[in-house]
Amino acid sequence: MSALSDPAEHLALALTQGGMQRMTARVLAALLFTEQDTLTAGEIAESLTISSGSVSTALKALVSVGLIEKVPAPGSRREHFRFREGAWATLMSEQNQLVKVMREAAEQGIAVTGRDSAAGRRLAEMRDFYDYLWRELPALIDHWKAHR
Amino acid sequence: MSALSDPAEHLALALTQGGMQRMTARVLAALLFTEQDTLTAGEIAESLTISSGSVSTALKALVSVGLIEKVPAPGSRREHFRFREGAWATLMSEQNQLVKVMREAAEQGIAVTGRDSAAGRRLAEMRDFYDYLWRELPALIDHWKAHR
DNA sequence: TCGAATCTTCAGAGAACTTTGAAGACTGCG
DNA sequence: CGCAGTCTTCAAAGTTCTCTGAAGATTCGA
Repeated sequence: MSALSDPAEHLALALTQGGMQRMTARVLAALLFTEQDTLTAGEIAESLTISSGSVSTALKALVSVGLIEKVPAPGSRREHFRFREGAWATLMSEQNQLVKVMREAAEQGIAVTGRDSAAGRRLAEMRDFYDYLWRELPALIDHWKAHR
Repeated sequence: MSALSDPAEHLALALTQGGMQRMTARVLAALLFTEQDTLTAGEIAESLTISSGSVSTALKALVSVGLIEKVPAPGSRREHFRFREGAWATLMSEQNQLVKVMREAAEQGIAVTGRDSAAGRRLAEMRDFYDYLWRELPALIDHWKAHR
């Protein structure tokens, strides 16, 4: 591994802690740290020394959540991939889905326990908190996009 | 499993998706959904049908991140635990640490690639985004606390 | 339409993580 | 001071998840 790879692996580790799968995180880091504008699946597999199968799976996942994009490469048999503009804001929005799930879990709980029980009161606080985040986080991200 | 347990398990699942370990999430959900004010380790083990060892580990983790608290119970041999006021804001703050790690990973990358390379420019955008979150998220949480 | 290069899928091997259960430590009561 | 009840720790078993590699599908050029 070159000196360049070390911080890339460090980043991949951070992404993993945030819930991303290991190989997916490494592929994303490779696309972030390369000096080229785009990379092919083959190039990524070679530079990370992983199977083409793993690369394929990772690329598929990254494209589906909007963190990278497939770049049309006329006259080439290979698919080219590129780290996407504003990908970080996209990633944040993804995580925001979890906020929604938490709010819904609280709501569901209240429906069963009732509003006036001890559990109901705890759940109401939870629901209010995640409701607040669900309303405020998108604005925060939008503000970033505008500010940039 | 009673009807009450179902939404509790659903919540536990959501917490797991957010990175919490399974048993830890289930224990937290048990403390959230109970009608009692506090629960003992034994009560939790029995209601979830898991080993006392798992409960012990989970409780230790939850106390250490400030989501629950040990309640002094005079005249009782058992330890009592309670879901903590404002726990959700605490949980959010925990996750905020990840933002810090991401920012630092970007910084580290820039230090190696230089500011004027293609990778350096991508990393700078990343660093700026997480820097922004790192500054704004605490304010968002404080605002919630005040508003409550 | 055929062939070569590249990508995708998937079953199985292996690694990593969870959970348990038993042994030991601690606490407070008698 | 000893005992009963409760909690904690840790090695081992079980389970889950990840990664690979080979076979199949797809795409482009001739």
